[in-house]
Amino acid sequence: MGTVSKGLSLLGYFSRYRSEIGLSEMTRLSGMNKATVYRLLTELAEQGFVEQIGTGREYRLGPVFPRLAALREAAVPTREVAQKVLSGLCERTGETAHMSIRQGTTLSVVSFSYSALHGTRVTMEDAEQIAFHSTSSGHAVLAFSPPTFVDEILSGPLEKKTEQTETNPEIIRERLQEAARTCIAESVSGHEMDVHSHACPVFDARQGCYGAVAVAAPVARMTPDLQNTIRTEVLRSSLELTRLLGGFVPDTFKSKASELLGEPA
Amino acid sequence: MGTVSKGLSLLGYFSRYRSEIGLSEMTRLSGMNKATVYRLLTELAEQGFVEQIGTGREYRLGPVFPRLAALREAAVPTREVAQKVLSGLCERTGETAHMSIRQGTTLSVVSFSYSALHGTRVTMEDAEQIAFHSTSSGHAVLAFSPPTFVDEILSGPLEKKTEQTETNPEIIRERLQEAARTCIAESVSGHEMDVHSHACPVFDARQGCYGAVAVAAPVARMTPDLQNTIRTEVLRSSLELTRLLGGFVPDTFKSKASELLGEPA
DNA sequence: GTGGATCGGTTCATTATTTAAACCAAAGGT
DNA sequence: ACCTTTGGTTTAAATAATGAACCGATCCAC
Repeated sequence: MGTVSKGLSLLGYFSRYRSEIGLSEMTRLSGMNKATVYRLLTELAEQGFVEQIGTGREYRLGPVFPRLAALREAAVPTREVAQKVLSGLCERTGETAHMSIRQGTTLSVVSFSYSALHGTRVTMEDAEQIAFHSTSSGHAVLAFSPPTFVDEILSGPLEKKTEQTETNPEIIRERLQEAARTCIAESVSGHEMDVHSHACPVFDARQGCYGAVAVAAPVARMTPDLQNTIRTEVLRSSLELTRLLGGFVPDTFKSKASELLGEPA
Repeated sequence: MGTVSKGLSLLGYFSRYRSEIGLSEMTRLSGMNKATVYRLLTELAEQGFVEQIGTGREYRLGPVFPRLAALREAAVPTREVAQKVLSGLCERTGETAHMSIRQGTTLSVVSFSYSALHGTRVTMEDAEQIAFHSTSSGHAVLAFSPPTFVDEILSGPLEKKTEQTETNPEIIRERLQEAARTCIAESVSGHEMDVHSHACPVFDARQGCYGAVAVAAPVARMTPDLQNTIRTEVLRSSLELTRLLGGFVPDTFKSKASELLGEPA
Protein backbone atom coordinates (compact mmCIF):
# COMPACT_ATOMS: atom_id res chain seq x y z
CA MET A 1 0.00 0.00 0.00
CA GLY A 2 1.43 3.36 -0.99
CA THR A 3 1.78 6.37 1.22
CA VAL A 4 -1.06 8.25 -0.37
CA SER A 5 -3.43 5.36 0.32
CA LYS A 6 -2.32 5.32 3.93
CA GLY A 7 -2.99 9.00 4.26
CA LEU A 8 -6.38 8.78 2.63
CA SER A 9 -7.35 5.77 4.70
CA LEU A 10 -7.22 7.97 7.79
CA LEU A 11 -10.17 9.92 6.44
CA GLY A 12 -12.18 6.74 6.60
CA TYR A 13 -12.17 6.79 10.38
CA PHE A 14 -14.31 9.87 10.52
CA SER A 15 -17.98 9.07 10.68
CA ARG A 16 -21.25 10.52 11.75
CA TYR A 17 -20.57 9.30 15.26
CA ARG A 18 -16.89 10.16 15.42
CA SER A 19 -16.48 13.44 13.68
CA GLU A 20 -13.50 14.48 15.78
CA ILE A 21 -10.51 12.25 16.42
CA GLY A 22 -7.29 12.97 18.28
CA LEU A 23 -3.79 11.92 17.26
CA SER A 24 -3.51 9.09 19.78
CA GLU A 25 -6.87 7.70 18.90
CA MET A 26 -6.13 7.86 15.20
CA THR A 27 -2.87 6.05 15.88
CA ARG A 28 -4.77 3.30 17.66
CA LEU A 29 -7.46 3.03 15.02
CA SER A 30 -5.03 2.85 12.12
CA GLY A 31 -2.42 0.68 13.78
CA MET A 32 0.33 2.86 12.33
CA ASN A 33 3.16 4.59 14.14
CA LYS A 34 2.34 7.83 15.89
CA ALA A 35 4.97 9.82 14.00
CA THR A 36 3.60 8.46 10.74
CA VAL A 37 0.05 9.35 11.60
CA TYR A 38 1.15 12.77 12.74
CA ARG A 39 2.92 13.48 9.48
CA LEU A 40 0.02 12.19 7.42
CA LEU A 41 -2.47 14.31 9.33
CA THR A 42 -0.21 17.33 8.96
CA GLU A 43 -0.07 16.86 5.22
CA LEU A 44 -3.81 16.34 5.03
CA ALA A 45 -4.29 19.49 7.07
CA GLU A 46 -2.03 21.51 4.77
CA GLN A 47 -4.25 20.61 1.87
CA GLY A 48 -7.44 21.25 3.80
CA PHE A 49 -8.55 17.62 3.94
CA VAL A 50 -8.59 17.69 7.73
CA GLU A 51 -8.45 20.58 10.17
CA GLN A 52 -7.64 20.93 13.83
CA ILE A 53 -9.97 22.38 16.36
CA GLY A 54 -8.78 24.47 19.25
CA THR A 55 -5.12 24.55 20.20
CA GLY A 56 -3.53 21.16 19.94
CA ARG A 57 -6.85 19.44 19.79
CA GLU A 58 -8.53 16.86 17.70
CA TYR A 59 -8.83 16.60 13.96
CA ARG A 60 -11.95 16.61 11.83
CA LEU A 61 -12.71 16.57 8.12
CA GLY A 62 -11.52 19.73 6.40
CA PRO A 63 -13.06 22.44 4.28
CA VAL A 64 -12.16 21.09 0.82
CA PHE A 65 -15.03 18.66 0.72
CA PRO A 66 -17.91 20.98 -0.01
CA ARG A 67 -15.91 22.37 -2.90
CA LEU A 68 -14.77 19.06 -4.37
CA ALA A 69 -18.20 17.55 -3.89
CA ALA A 70 -19.69 20.45 -5.84
CA LEU A 71 -17.23 19.85 -8.67
CA ARG A 72 -17.90 16.13 -8.63
CA GLU A 73 -21.61 16.72 -8.74
CA ALA A 74 -21.16 19.16 -11.62
CA ALA A 75 -19.22 16.52 -13.56
CA VAL A 76 -21.38 13.56 -12.55
CA PRO A 77 -24.79 14.47 -11.20
CA THR A 78 -24.98 11.18 -9.27
CA ARG A 79 -27.03 12.43 -6.43
CA GLU A 80 -29.53 14.19 -8.57
CA VAL A 81 -29.90 11.27 -10.96
CA ALA A 82 -30.02 8.70 -8.18
CA GLN A 83 -32.61 10.70 -6.31
CA LYS A 84 -34.84 10.80 -9.35
CA VAL A 85 -34.64 7.09 -10.08
CA LEU A 86 -35.04 6.17 -6.42
CA SER A 87 -38.12 8.30 -5.93
CA GLY A 88 -39.70 6.55 -8.92
CA LEU A 89 -38.67 3.18 -7.57
CA CYS A 90 -40.09 3.77 -4.13
CA GLU A 91 -43.25 5.19 -5.62
CA ARG A 92 -43.86 2.09 -7.70
CA THR A 93 -43.05 -0.33 -4.87
CA GLY A 94 -44.43 1.66 -1.95
CA GLU A 95 -41.28 0.90 0.05
CA THR A 96 -37.98 2.52 0.96
CA ALA A 97 -35.48 2.62 -1.93
CA HIS A 98 -31.80 3.36 -1.55
CA MET A 99 -28.57 3.35 -3.48
CA SER A 100 -25.12 2.65 -2.10
CA ILE A 101 -21.65 2.87 -3.56
CA ARG A 102 -18.56 0.83 -2.81
CA GLN A 103 -15.63 2.77 -1.48
CA GLY A 104 -12.64 0.59 -0.82
CA THR A 105 -13.86 -2.17 1.45
CA THR A 106 -16.92 -0.36 2.69
CA LEU A 107 -20.30 0.31 1.22
CA SER A 108 -22.05 3.57 1.89
CA VAL A 109 -25.48 4.94 1.21
CA VAL A 110 -25.46 7.90 -1.15
CA SER A 111 -29.15 8.48 -1.60
CA PHE A 112 -32.51 7.13 -0.52
CA SER A 113 -36.20 7.79 -0.85
CA TYR A 114 -39.16 7.05 1.37
CA SER A 115 -42.63 6.16 0.23
CA ALA A 116 -45.58 8.05 1.65
CA LEU A 117 -47.78 5.01 1.19
CA HIS A 118 -47.35 3.41 4.59
CA GLY A 119 -47.10 4.74 8.10
CA THR A 120 -44.23 2.42 8.92
CA ARG A 121 -41.14 2.22 6.79
CA VAL A 122 -37.53 1.18 6.84
CA THR A 123 -35.49 4.27 7.64
CA MET A 124 -31.98 5.14 6.51
CA GLU A 125 -29.31 7.68 7.29
CA ASP A 126 -27.36 9.77 4.86
CA ALA A 127 -23.79 8.62 4.33
CA GLU A 128 -24.55 5.54 6.42
CA GLN A 129 -22.01 2.75 6.13
CA ILE A 130 -23.35 -0.72 5.65
CA ALA A 131 -21.75 -4.14 5.83
CA PHE A 132 -21.12 -6.36 2.78
CA HIS A 133 -21.94 -9.70 4.35
CA SER A 134 -25.28 -8.92 5.96
CA THR A 135 -27.11 -6.79 3.42
CA SER A 136 -28.71 -7.42 0.07
CA SER A 137 -26.83 -4.44 -1.36
CA GLY A 138 -23.57 -5.92 -0.16
CA HIS A 139 -24.40 -9.27 -1.71
CA ALA A 140 -25.41 -7.66 -4.98
CA VAL A 141 -22.04 -5.94 -5.19
CA LEU A 142 -20.02 -8.99 -4.15
CA ALA A 143 -21.88 -11.24 -6.58
CA PHE A 144 -20.52 -9.17 -9.46
CA SER A 145 -17.08 -8.33 -8.07
CA PRO A 146 -13.75 -10.09 -8.72
CA PRO A 147 -13.15 -13.21 -6.57
CA THR A 148 -10.15 -11.56 -4.91
CA PHE A 149 -12.36 -8.84 -3.53
CA VAL A 150 -14.93 -11.35 -2.32
CA ASP A 151 -12.17 -13.29 -0.59
CA GLU A 152 -10.90 -10.12 1.05
CA ILE A 153 -14.31 -9.30 2.48
CA LEU A 154 -15.24 -12.82 3.55
CA SER A 155 -11.87 -13.46 5.18
CA GLY A 156 -12.37 -10.43 7.42
CA PRO A 157 -14.50 -10.48 10.57
CA LEU A 158 -18.21 -10.94 9.83
CA GLU A 159 -20.24 -9.23 12.50
CA LYS A 160 -23.45 -10.85 13.65
CA LYS A 161 -25.80 -7.90 13.29
CA THR A 162 -28.96 -9.79 14.21
CA GLU A 163 -29.98 -13.29 15.24
CA GLN A 164 -30.45 -14.11 11.60
CA THR A 165 -27.17 -12.79 10.24
CA GLU A 166 -25.38 -15.48 8.28
CA THR A 167 -21.68 -15.47 9.17
CA ASN A 168 -20.56 -18.68 7.53
CA PRO A 169 -18.45 -17.67 4.48
CA GLU A 170 -19.36 -20.85 2.61
CA ILE A 171 -23.09 -20.27 2.90
CA ILE A 172 -22.60 -16.63 1.94
CA ARG A 173 -20.73 -17.75 -1.17
CA GLU A 174 -23.65 -19.93 -2.14
CA ARG A 175 -25.99 -16.98 -1.76
CA LEU A 176 -23.71 -14.88 -3.93
CA GLN A 177 -23.85 -17.49 -6.67
CA GLU A 178 -27.59 -17.53 -6.37
CA ALA A 179 -27.62 -13.72 -6.68
CA ALA A 180 -25.34 -13.86 -9.71
CA ARG A 181 -27.75 -16.34 -11.32
CA THR A 182 -30.91 -14.37 -10.63
CA CYS A 183 -29.39 -10.87 -10.92
CA ILE A 184 -31.04 -10.08 -7.58
CA ALA A 185 -29.72 -10.39 -4.04
CA GLU A 186 -32.04 -10.89 -1.10
CA SER A 187 -31.69 -10.47 2.64
CA VAL A 188 -34.26 -11.21 5.31
CA SER A 189 -33.44 -9.72 8.72
CA GLY A 190 -29.74 -10.12 8.03
CA HIS A 191 -28.85 -6.52 8.77
CA GLU A 192 -31.75 -5.33 10.84
CA MET A 193 -34.59 -7.37 12.28
CA ASP A 194 -37.83 -7.53 10.35
CA VAL A 195 -36.39 -5.98 7.22
CA HIS A 196 -36.64 -7.79 3.91
CA SER A 197 -34.58 -6.25 1.15
CA HIS A 198 -33.84 -6.89 -2.52
CA ALA A 199 -30.87 -5.42 -4.35
CA CYS A 200 -29.31 -5.28 -7.82
CA PRO A 201 -25.82 -4.19 -8.86
CA VAL A 202 -24.93 -0.92 -10.56
CA PHE A 203 -22.00 -0.94 -12.98
CA ASP A 204 -19.42 1.70 -13.82
CA ALA A 205 -17.97 2.79 -17.15
CA ARG A 206 -15.59 -0.17 -17.14
CA GLN A 207 -18.34 -2.69 -16.46
CA GLY A 208 -17.15 -3.13 -12.90
CA CYS A 209 -19.73 -3.29 -10.14
CA TYR A 210 -19.39 -0.27 -7.91
CA GLY A 211 -22.68 -0.04 -6.13
CA ALA A 212 -26.18 -1.34 -5.68
CA VAL A 213 -29.74 -0.20 -5.67
CA ALA A 214 -32.15 -1.77 -3.20
CA VAL A 215 -35.66 -1.77 -1.86
CA ALA A 216 -36.21 -2.48 1.82
CA ALA A 217 -39.59 -3.42 3.26
CA PRO A 218 -40.85 -4.60 6.63
CA VAL A 219 -41.01 -8.42 6.66
CA ALA A 220 -44.65 -8.25 7.68
CA ARG A 221 -45.65 -6.54 4.43
CA MET A 222 -43.79 -8.86 2.07
CA THR A 223 -46.21 -10.83 -0.10
CA PRO A 224 -45.45 -12.83 -3.26
CA ASP A 225 -47.13 -10.08 -5.24
CA LEU A 226 -45.06 -7.31 -3.70
CA GLN A 227 -41.95 -9.40 -4.13
CA ASN A 228 -42.62 -9.79 -7.83
CA THR A 229 -43.13 -6.07 -8.20
CA ILE A 230 -39.97 -5.30 -6.27
CA ARG A 231 -37.88 -7.79 -8.26
CA THR A 232 -38.94 -6.29 -11.55
CA GLU A 233 -38.62 -2.71 -10.45
CA VAL A 234 -35.28 -3.02 -8.70
CA LEU A 235 -33.77 -4.75 -11.68
CA ARG A 236 -35.15 -2.16 -14.02
CA SER A 237 -33.82 0.65 -11.82
CA SER A 238 -30.43 -1.01 -11.71
CA LEU A 239 -30.22 -0.94 -15.51
CA GLU A 240 -31.46 2.61 -15.62
CA LEU A 241 -29.01 3.86 -13.00
CA THR A 242 -26.09 2.17 -14.71
CA ARG A 243 -27.06 3.85 -17.94
CA LEU A 244 -27.75 7.28 -16.50
CA LEU A 245 -24.56 7.33 -14.49
CA GLY A 246 -22.49 6.59 -17.56
CA GLY A 247 -21.83 2.93 -16.87
CA PHE A 248 -22.15 -0.20 -18.94
CA VAL A 249 -23.88 -3.44 -18.02
CA PRO A 250 -21.85 -6.60 -18.80
CA ASP A 251 -23.41 -8.66 -21.60
CA THR A 252 -24.09 -11.70 -19.42
CA PHE A 253 -26.02 -9.57 -16.96
CA LYS A 254 -27.87 -7.76 -19.70
CA SER A 255 -29.15 -10.94 -21.34
CA LYS A 256 -30.29 -12.47 -18.05
CA ALA A 257 -32.00 -9.25 -17.09
CA SER A 258 -33.85 -9.00 -20.40
CA GLU A 259 -35.04 -12.55 -19.95
CA LEU A 260 -36.31 -11.87 -16.45
CA LEU A 261 -38.03 -8.70 -17.52
CA GLY A 262 -39.48 -10.36 -20.61
CA GLU A 263 -38.13 -7.63 -22.81
CA PRO A 264 -35.87 -7.63 -25.85
CA ALA A 265 -32.21 -6.93 -25.15
CA MET B 1 6.52 18.33 0.32
CA GLY B 2 5.45 14.82 1.22
CA THR B 3 3.96 12.26 -1.11
CA VAL B 4 0.47 12.65 0.28
CA SER B 5 0.51 16.36 -0.49
CA LYS B 6 1.63 15.66 -4.02
CA GLY B 7 -1.15 13.20 -4.51
CA LEU B 8 -3.76 15.52 -3.11
CA SER B 9 -2.47 18.43 -5.15
CA LEU B 10 -3.50 16.58 -8.28
CA LEU B 11 -7.12 16.93 -7.24
CA GLY B 12 -6.67 20.68 -7.45
CA TYR B 13 -6.39 20.55 -11.22
CA PHE B 14 -9.97 19.49 -11.63
CA SER B 15 -12.27 22.43 -12.08
CA ARG B 16 -15.61 23.33 -13.47
CA TYR B 17 -14.02 23.76 -16.89
CA ARG B 18 -11.74 20.74 -16.76
CA SER B 19 -13.63 18.01 -15.08
CA GLU B 20 -11.82 15.24 -16.94
CA ILE B 21 -8.07 15.08 -17.27
CA GLY B 22 -5.89 12.43 -18.88
CA LEU B 23 -2.59 11.10 -17.56
CA SER B 24 -0.42 13.06 -19.97
CA GLU B 25 -2.22 16.26 -19.33
CA MET B 26 -2.03 15.79 -15.59
CA THR B 27 1.68 15.16 -15.95
CA ARG B 28 2.07 18.44 -17.80
CA LEU B 29 -0.08 20.40 -15.36
CA SER B 30 1.67 19.10 -12.28
CA GLY B 31 5.19 19.14 -13.65
CA MET B 32 5.84 15.76 -12.07
CA ASN B 33 7.10 12.61 -13.72
CA LYS B 34 4.59 10.54 -15.60
CA ALA B 35 5.23 7.37 -13.61
CA THR B 36 4.80 9.37 -10.44
CA VAL B 37 1.54 10.85 -11.57
CA TYR B 38 0.35 7.47 -12.74
CA ARG B 39 1.01 5.86 -9.38
CA LEU B 40 -0.56 8.74 -7.49
CA LEU B 41 -3.67 8.60 -9.64
CA THR B 42 -3.84 4.83 -9.21
CA GLU B 43 -3.75 5.20 -5.44
CA LEU B 44 -6.31 7.97 -5.52
CA ALA B 45 -8.50 5.78 -7.69
CA GLU B 46 -8.22 2.84 -5.29
CA GLN B 47 -9.60 5.01 -2.55
CA GLY B 48 -12.32 6.48 -4.74
CA PHE B 49 -10.88 10.00 -4.85
CA VAL B 50 -10.65 9.86 -8.62
CA GLU B 51 -12.15 7.47 -11.12
CA GLN B 52 -11.47 6.58 -14.71
CA ILE B 53 -13.99 6.85 -17.45
CA GLY B 54 -14.14 4.32 -20.22
CA THR B 55 -11.29 1.92 -20.79
CA GLY B 56 -7.95 3.59 -20.30
CA ARG B 57 -9.41 7.03 -20.51
CA GLU B 58 -9.31 10.19 -18.53
CA TYR B 59 -9.65 10.69 -14.81
CA ARG B 60 -12.24 12.70 -12.94
CA LEU B 61 -13.11 13.33 -9.30
CA GLY B 62 -14.30 10.16 -7.59
CA PRO B 63 -17.38 9.09 -5.68
CA VAL B 64 -16.11 9.65 -2.13
CA PHE B 65 -16.78 13.35 -2.20
CA PRO B 66 -20.54 13.40 -1.77
CA ARG B 67 -20.10 11.16 1.23
CA LEU B 68 -17.25 13.03 2.89
CA ALA B 69 -18.90 16.35 2.17
CA ALA B 70 -22.03 15.12 3.91
CA LEU B 71 -19.98 14.11 6.94
CA ARG B 72 -18.13 17.40 6.95
CA GLU B 73 -21.37 19.30 6.71
CA ALA B 74 -22.82 17.24 9.57
CA ALA B 75 -19.81 18.14 11.73
CA VAL B 76 -19.54 21.76 10.61
CA PRO B 77 -22.57 23.22 8.89
CA THR B 78 -20.44 25.76 7.03
CA ARG B 79 -22.52 26.07 3.95
CA GLU B 80 -25.75 26.45 5.78
CA VAL B 81 -24.35 28.99 8.21
CA ALA B 82 -22.52 30.91 5.52
CA GLN B 83 -25.61 31.04 3.36
CA LYS B 84 -27.65 32.50 6.16
CA VAL B 85 -25.15 35.22 7.03
CA LEU B 86 -24.55 36.06 3.38
CA SER B 87 -28.20 36.42 2.55
CA GLY B 88 -28.55 38.86 5.44
CA LEU B 89 -25.45 40.73 4.31
CA CYS B 90 -26.60 41.09 0.74
CA GLU B 91 -30.03 42.11 1.87
CA ARG B 92 -28.68 44.94 4.00
CA THR B 93 -26.26 46.16 1.34
CA GLY B 94 -28.31 45.44 -1.75
CA GLU B 95 -25.25 43.94 -3.44
CA THR B 96 -23.72 40.52 -4.10
CA ALA B 97 -22.17 38.94 -1.00
CA HIS B 98 -19.82 35.96 -1.07
CA MET B 99 -17.55 33.94 1.14
CA SER B 100 -14.35 32.21 0.10
CA ILE B 101 -12.01 29.84 1.85
CA ARG B 102 -8.28 29.37 1.47
CA GLN B 103 -7.20 25.96 0.33
CA GLY B 104 -3.47 25.66 0.01
CA THR B 105 -2.39 28.50 -2.25
CA THR B 106 -5.77 29.06 -3.83
CA LEU B 107 -8.90 30.77 -2.69
CA SER B 108 -12.27 29.40 -3.63
CA VAL B 109 -15.81 30.59 -3.30
CA VAL B 110 -17.92 28.41 -1.05
CA SER B 111 -21.13 30.36 -0.96
CA PHE B 112 -22.71 33.53 -2.29
CA SER B 113 -25.96 35.42 -2.31
CA TYR B 114 -27.52 37.83 -4.78
CA SER B 115 -29.68 40.80 -3.94
CA ALA B 116 -33.01 41.22 -5.69
CA LEU B 117 -32.74 44.98 -5.30
CA HIS B 118 -31.07 45.81 -8.60
CA GLY B 119 -31.41 44.52 -12.12
CA THR B 120 -27.65 44.40 -12.60
CA ARG B 121 -25.40 42.62 -10.19
CA VAL B 122 -21.98 41.09 -9.86
CA THR B 123 -22.36 37.39 -10.58
CA MET B 124 -20.39 34.48 -9.17
CA GLU B 125 -19.95 30.81 -9.81
CA ASP B 126 -20.02 28.03 -7.27
CA ALA B 127 -16.63 26.62 -6.38
CA GLU B 128 -15.03 29.39 -8.43
CA GLN B 129 -11.32 29.86 -7.82
CA ILE B 130 -10.14 33.41 -7.33
CA ALA B 131 -6.70 34.98 -7.25
CA PHE B 132 -5.08 36.35 -4.10
CA HIS B 133 -3.38 39.37 -5.60
CA SER B 134 -6.27 40.90 -7.52
CA THR B 135 -9.26 40.53 -5.23
CA SER B 136 -10.38 42.14 -2.03
CA SER B 137 -11.00 38.70 -0.53
CA GLY B 138 -7.46 37.67 -1.40
CA HIS B 139 -6.07 40.81 0.19
CA ALA B 140 -8.19 40.33 3.30
CA VAL B 141 -6.74 36.84 3.75
CA LEU B 142 -3.16 37.85 3.01
CA ALA B 143 -3.34 40.85 5.34
CA PHE B 144 -3.91 38.47 8.24
CA SER B 145 -1.71 35.57 7.13
CA PRO B 146 1.89 34.79 8.15
CA PRO B 147 4.56 36.70 6.15
CA THR B 148 5.91 33.46 4.72
CA PHE B 149 2.59 32.77 3.06
CA VAL B 150 2.37 36.31 1.70
CA ASP B 151 5.88 35.94 0.29
CA GLU B 152 4.94 32.67 -1.35
CA ILE B 153 1.95 34.19 -3.08
CA LEU B 154 3.61 37.44 -4.11
CA SER B 155 6.72 35.70 -5.42
CA GLY B 156 4.59 33.66 -7.80
CA PRO B 157 3.32 34.99 -11.12
CA LEU B 158 0.73 37.76 -10.69
CA GLU B 159 -1.67 37.69 -13.58
CA LYS B 160 -2.95 40.97 -14.96
CA LYS B 161 -6.67 40.24 -14.92
CA THR B 162 -7.75 43.71 -16.04
CA GLU B 163 -6.16 47.00 -17.05
CA GLN B 164 -6.33 48.03 -13.42
CA THR B 165 -4.81 44.95 -11.82
CA GLU B 166 -1.90 45.88 -9.62
CA THR B 167 0.97 43.47 -10.19
CA ASN B 168 3.75 45.23 -8.34
CA PRO B 169 4.43 43.20 -5.16
CA GLU B 170 5.63 46.26 -3.27
CA ILE B 171 2.45 48.21 -3.89
CA ILE B 172 0.37 45.15 -3.03
CA ARG B 173 2.23 44.88 0.28
CA GLU B 174 1.34 48.48 1.05
CA ARG B 175 -2.30 47.72 0.37
CA LEU B 176 -2.13 44.71 2.66
CA GLN B 177 -0.79 46.88 5.47
CA GLU B 178 -3.58 49.31 4.83
CA ALA B 179 -6.09 46.45 5.00
CA ALA B 180 -4.54 45.18 8.23
CA ARG B 181 -4.91 48.67 9.70
CA THR B 182 -8.51 49.19 8.65
CA CYS B 183 -9.65 45.55 8.95
CA ILE B 184 -11.12 45.91 5.47
CA ALA B 185 -9.57 45.18 2.07
CA GLU B 186 -10.75 46.97 -1.04
CA SER B 187 -10.42 46.31 -4.74
CA VAL B 188 -11.64 48.47 -7.59
CA SER B 189 -11.69 46.70 -10.96
CA GLY B 190 -8.69 44.63 -9.94
CA HIS B 191 -10.28 41.30 -10.72
CA GLU B 192 -13.05 42.21 -13.09
CA MET B 193 -13.74 45.56 -14.73
CA ASP B 194 -16.27 47.84 -13.08
CA VAL B 195 -16.47 45.81 -9.88
CA HIS B 196 -15.79 47.44 -6.54
CA SER B 197 -15.49 45.03 -3.67
CA HIS B 198 -14.84 45.15 0.07
CA ALA B 199 -13.71 42.14 2.10
CA CYS B 200 -12.93 41.14 5.69
CA PRO B 201 -11.07 38.08 7.00
CA VAL B 202 -12.66 35.06 8.66
CA PHE B 203 -10.65 33.26 11.32
CA ASP B 204 -10.47 29.61 12.31
CA ALA B 205 -10.36 27.97 15.71
CA ARG B 206 -6.66 28.69 16.05
CA GLN B 207 -7.06 32.36 15.18
CA GLY B 208 -5.55 31.81 11.76
CA CYS B 209 -7.16 33.50 8.79
CA TYR B 210 -8.65 30.91 6.51
CA GLY B 211 -11.14 32.80 4.43
CA ALA B 212 -12.91 36.04 3.70
CA VAL B 213 -16.35 37.48 3.33
CA ALA B 214 -16.92 40.16 0.72
CA VAL B 215 -19.48 42.38 -0.94
CA ALA B 216 -19.07 43.16 -4.62
CA ALA B 217 -20.90 46.02 -6.32
CA PRO B 218 -20.79 47.65 -9.74
CA VAL B 219 -18.45 50.65 -9.66
CA ALA B 220 -21.23 52.86 -10.99
CA ARG B 221 -23.38 52.29 -7.94
CA MET B 222 -20.70 52.93 -5.35
CA THR B 223 -21.44 56.05 -3.34
CA PRO B 224 -19.87 57.19 -0.04
CA ASP B 225 -23.09 56.23 1.69
CA LEU B 226 -23.16 52.74 0.24
CA GLN B 227 -19.50 52.34 1.02
CA ASN B 228 -20.09 53.18 4.66
CA THR B 229 -22.91 50.68 4.86
CA ILE B 230 -20.84 47.99 3.19
CA ARG B 231 -17.84 48.61 5.43
CA THR B 232 -19.90 48.25 8.56
CA GLU B 233 -21.88 45.27 7.38
CA VAL B 234 -18.98 43.28 5.94
CA LEU B 235 -16.99 43.74 9.11
CA ARG B 236 -19.93 42.72 11.22
CA SER B 237 -20.53 39.64 9.06
CA SER B 238 -16.87 38.70 9.31
CA LEU B 239 -17.11 38.64 13.11
CA GLU B 240 -20.36 36.74 12.98
CA LEU B 241 -19.06 34.12 10.55
CA THR B 242 -15.93 33.59 12.58
CA ARG B 243 -18.02 33.02 15.65
CA LEU B 244 -20.64 30.81 14.04
CA LEU B 245 -18.05 28.64 12.32
CA GLY B 246 -16.29 27.96 15.59
CA GLY B 247 -13.36 30.32 15.09
CA PHE B 248 -11.77 33.00 17.22
CA VAL B 249 -10.91 36.56 16.26
CA PRO B 250 -7.39 37.69 17.31
CA ASP B 251 -7.52 40.36 20.02
CA THR B 252 -5.89 43.04 17.90
CA PHE B 253 -8.50 42.58 15.22
CA LYS B 254 -11.30 42.49 17.70
CA SER B 255 -10.36 45.78 19.32
CA LYS B 256 -9.94 47.58 16.01
CA ALA B 257 -13.23 46.21 14.78
CA SER B 258 -15.09 47.31 17.91
CA GLU B 259 -13.66 50.75 17.47
CA LEU B 260 -14.75 50.96 13.84
CA LEU B 261 -18.20 49.69 14.63
CA GLY B 262 -18.48 52.01 17.63
CA GLU B 263 -19.42 49.11 19.85
CA PRO B 264 -17.98 47.77 23.09
CA ALA B 265 -15.58 44.85 22.67
C1' DG C 1 0.97 19.89 45.67
C1' DT C 2 3.06 15.14 43.89
C1' DG C 3 3.43 11.02 41.02
C1' DG C 4 1.86 8.57 37.24
C1' DA C 5 -0.54 8.31 33.01
C1' DT C 6 -1.74 10.36 28.74
C1' DC C 7 -1.78 13.89 25.60
C1' DG C 8 0.26 16.32 21.11
C1' DG C 9 4.40 16.82 19.06
C1' DT C 10 9.57 15.99 17.79
C1' DT C 11 14.00 13.76 16.66
C1' DC C 12 17.12 10.71 13.91
C1' DA C 13 19.35 6.62 12.11
C1' DT C 14 17.51 2.80 9.45
C1' DT C 15 14.72 1.21 5.85
C1' DA C 16 11.53 0.96 2.33
C1' DT C 17 9.21 3.58 -1.02
C1' DT C 18 9.17 6.82 -4.60
C1' DT C 19 11.20 8.78 -8.48
C1' DA C 20 13.05 9.59 -13.21
C1' DA C 21 14.25 8.08 -17.71
C1' DA C 22 13.79 4.93 -21.05
C1' DC C 23 10.85 1.78 -23.18
C1' DC C 24 6.35 -0.55 -24.70
C1' DA C 25 2.11 -1.34 -27.48
C1' DA C 26 -1.98 0.86 -29.09
C1' DA C 27 -4.60 4.54 -30.87
C1' DG C 28 -5.16 8.95 -33.82
C1' DG C 29 -4.16 12.05 -37.16
C1' DT C 30 -2.02 13.34 -41.73
C1' DA D 1 2.13 4.10 -44.03
C1' DC D 2 3.97 7.31 -41.45
C1' DC D 3 4.83 10.28 -37.17
C1' DT D 4 2.90 11.73 -32.82
C1' DT D 5 0.63 11.09 -28.68
C1' DT D 6 -1.83 8.26 -25.74
C1' DG D 7 -1.92 5.12 -21.27
C1' DG D 8 0.96 2.10 -19.00
C1' DT D 9 5.40 -0.49 -17.29
C1' DT D 10 10.16 -1.34 -15.96
C1' DT D 11 14.79 -0.26 -13.59
C1' DA D 12 18.54 1.43 -10.62
C1' DA D 13 19.22 5.54 -7.99
C1' DA D 14 17.50 8.94 -4.86
C1' DT D 15 14.41 10.35 -1.60
C1' DA D 16 11.02 10.15 1.67
C1' DA D 17 8.71 7.30 5.22
C1' DT D 18 9.30 4.71 9.36
C1' DG D 19 9.63 3.34 14.37
C1' DA D 20 11.42 3.82 18.87
C1' DA D 21 12.72 6.80 22.13
C1' DC D 22 12.16 11.30 23.92
C1' DC D 23 10.06 15.97 25.10
C1' DG D 24 7.09 19.16 27.82
C1' DA D 25 2.22 20.03 28.97
C1' DT D 26 -1.93 18.60 30.84
C1' DC D 27 -4.89 15.91 33.55
C1' DC D 28 -6.26 13.03 37.40
C1' DA D 29 -6.09 10.52 41.79
C1' DC D 30 -4.34 10.78 45.99
